[in-house]
Amino acid sequence: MSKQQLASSDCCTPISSAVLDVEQATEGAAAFKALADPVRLRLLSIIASAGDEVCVCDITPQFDVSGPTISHHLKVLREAGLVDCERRGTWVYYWPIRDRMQRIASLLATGASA
Amino acid sequence: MSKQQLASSDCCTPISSAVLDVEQATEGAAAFKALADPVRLRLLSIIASAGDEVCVCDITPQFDVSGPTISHHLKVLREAGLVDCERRGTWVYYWPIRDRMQRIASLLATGASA
DNA sequence: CTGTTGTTTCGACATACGTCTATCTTGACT
DNA sequence: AGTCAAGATAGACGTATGTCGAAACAACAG
Repeated sequence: MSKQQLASSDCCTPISSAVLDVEQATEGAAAFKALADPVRLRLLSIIASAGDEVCVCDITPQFDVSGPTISHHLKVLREAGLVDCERRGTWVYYWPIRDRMQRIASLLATGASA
Repeated sequence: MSKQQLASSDCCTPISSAVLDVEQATEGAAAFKALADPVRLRLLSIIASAGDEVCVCDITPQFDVSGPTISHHLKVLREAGLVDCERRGTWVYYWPIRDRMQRIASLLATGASA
């Protein structure tokens, strides 16, 4: 836990200013894939809207899906480098990695006015 | 053709400043899903990097997948409101809808510094 | 040390998705 | 009309993904 997997090295080249090569596209698509589910998007929204961090025990009741399903989606967000977590006693707390969020957004944004 | 499907009405509320409700999350996830494929991301990159518009005949040779597959992915991008197209004679030309791109990006971006 | 609660992992299942080939549509040019 | 080329559509196939219940794991209480 508390380990980021994806490099996100060149995730900041906006797709409107230069054509992505296959590797960049694969990496970027993986990032967007993590966001491409309603449950995960709400999860990230809840975590990112919190001032600091959120306990899983406060998250799960807000959804209609089972605990294991929430856990699975949190893992996807973690592996995408969008959130990180830490266990403290019985509970596990999640917080957003805003730099990563910003970087993914800029993939789409920067060149959008060109 | 030349028809946009998705409303993208409230796609501008950044997920970091307010918790998305189920409907907003569903709509946002659908948008990200359109970007969650390497071929589509490269397609959008090619179309958005062009000054004006791009002919499909210039796009297809840049990929290793079949013509119908390219056509399918372009349709997904179209239905997501990210590109639009027009037939002129034998050829079909695509251009990006930058406003839509920007709006989706801002879902992720705005609150990312909070 | 045993029981309880919170969270993750495992295995299974149904559905969604990306890809292909074959076929259809549209327009241009004889 | 007849033919040809560019794209789109239809249907089929394999794989990936979201979901669940059951079980494992972690931390604490008695």
